[in-house]
Amino acid sequence: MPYDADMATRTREPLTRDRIIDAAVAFADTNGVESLSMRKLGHTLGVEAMSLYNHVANKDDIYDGMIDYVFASIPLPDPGEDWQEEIRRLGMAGMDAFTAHPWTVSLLMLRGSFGPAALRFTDRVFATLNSAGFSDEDAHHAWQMLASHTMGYAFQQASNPGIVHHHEHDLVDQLERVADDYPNVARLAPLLAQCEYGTEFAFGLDIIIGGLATKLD
Amino acid sequence: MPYDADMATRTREPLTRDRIIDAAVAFADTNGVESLSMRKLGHTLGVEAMSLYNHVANKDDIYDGMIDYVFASIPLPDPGEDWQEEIRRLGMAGMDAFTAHPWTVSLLMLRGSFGPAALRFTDRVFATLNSAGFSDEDAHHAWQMLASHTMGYAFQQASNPGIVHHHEHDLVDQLERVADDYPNVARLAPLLAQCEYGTEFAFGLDIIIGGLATKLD
DNA sequence: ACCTGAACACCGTTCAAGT
DNA sequence: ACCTGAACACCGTTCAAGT
Repeated sequence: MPYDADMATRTREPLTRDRIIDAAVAFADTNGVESLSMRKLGHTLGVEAMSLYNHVANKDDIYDGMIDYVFASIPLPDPGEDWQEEIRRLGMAGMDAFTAHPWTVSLLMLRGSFGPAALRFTDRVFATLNSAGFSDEDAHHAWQMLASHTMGYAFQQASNPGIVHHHEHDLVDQLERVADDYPNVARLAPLLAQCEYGTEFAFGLDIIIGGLATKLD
Repeated sequence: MPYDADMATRTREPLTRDRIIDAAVAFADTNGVESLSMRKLGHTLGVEAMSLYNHVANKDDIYDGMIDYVFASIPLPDPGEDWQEEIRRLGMAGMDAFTAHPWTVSLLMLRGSFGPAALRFTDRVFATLNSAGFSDEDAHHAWQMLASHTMGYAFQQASNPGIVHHHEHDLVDQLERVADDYPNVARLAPLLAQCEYGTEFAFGLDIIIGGLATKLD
């Protein structure tokens, strides 16, 4: 009988900030962040929307928790090991996390917040770069570049682009017009459409690590 | 008398898709995209919100127009000239456009749309890379990497990050805690805070162009 | 043809009231 | 201490009505 299941979810464990954020992550993973609302989130927890405010400051607080949830899921680098290997593994792990939770990049844009997990993460990356011999300035350069590369690919992957003309024709007309006016786009569009972001990302990551290594010499 | 000015803006030029998008760009530049609403946008044009729907499909259509507005403002590369110089100039121009309109990255994430200006832009970049000797596959790699680098830096610049602990202490306690638990972050935070994204971006851009050049050999 | 007011279905958030 | 219903000030969008 459905009443029992309902009561079970309602009385099982008490509401908690962590439970709310876990539910928000799960909701965003399956439905997208843009459709996450306090009311719907409350519903998945068997609770009214206003109850959430007893454990969470507001919606932005939930966003901050979701961002930190993702950072907490990335395995940290080990400052003792070979830095090129550690940084490469870290980049790939970060990309994996952004692939698993594609909404992370937009949330980071919405709120440039740093929770405990993000701070621990950043601290370990700096430690790894420092112990590899990078000065503070160069470590900062390297971090900025690695972060941009990772965010950039995650960004492009998340915004699965479609070619849209703003004039309203049917699809065939559109493609013909595009092929006439923009021959290079028409020829390379298939490559863009079926892009393997993981391998593309690794390709660029190696170039960057190589560039940083020569800077270190 | 204010009525005259009011009537002037109301009767001067008729409403147009372009006028609406120009107003939306101006509004987002000064107030931020997140606070752009149909009602407020109508108000700046001296018109009710519902009138906009006579010239624009919906709010997403306005977003698409804003994205294309930014792409139209970027000077195109010249396929005949030296590709390294052209690509470098293009990257800097793109970064300038994203700096002038910081909301572009979030809109691109929201809607991966390609209007006419974006298509023309992309086509010229591919033409430049092809005439430099890159194969279609390598041109695609290069484009992906350059776009990621540019978006990544624009992204980081737009999400001016602040260090926020989710526990609620006063600022001094926060900084002390951070200095204890995350010494590397505490030491490098000033560098992150006063980061010159333009020069950082150029630094990484040269590394990438260098890497692409050796790939071309 | 273009603009409008009222209405609909949603938001985040507050607050007094319930247990 | 935690949850709730009603309310407030906003959204995007539709539609019948005005000119």
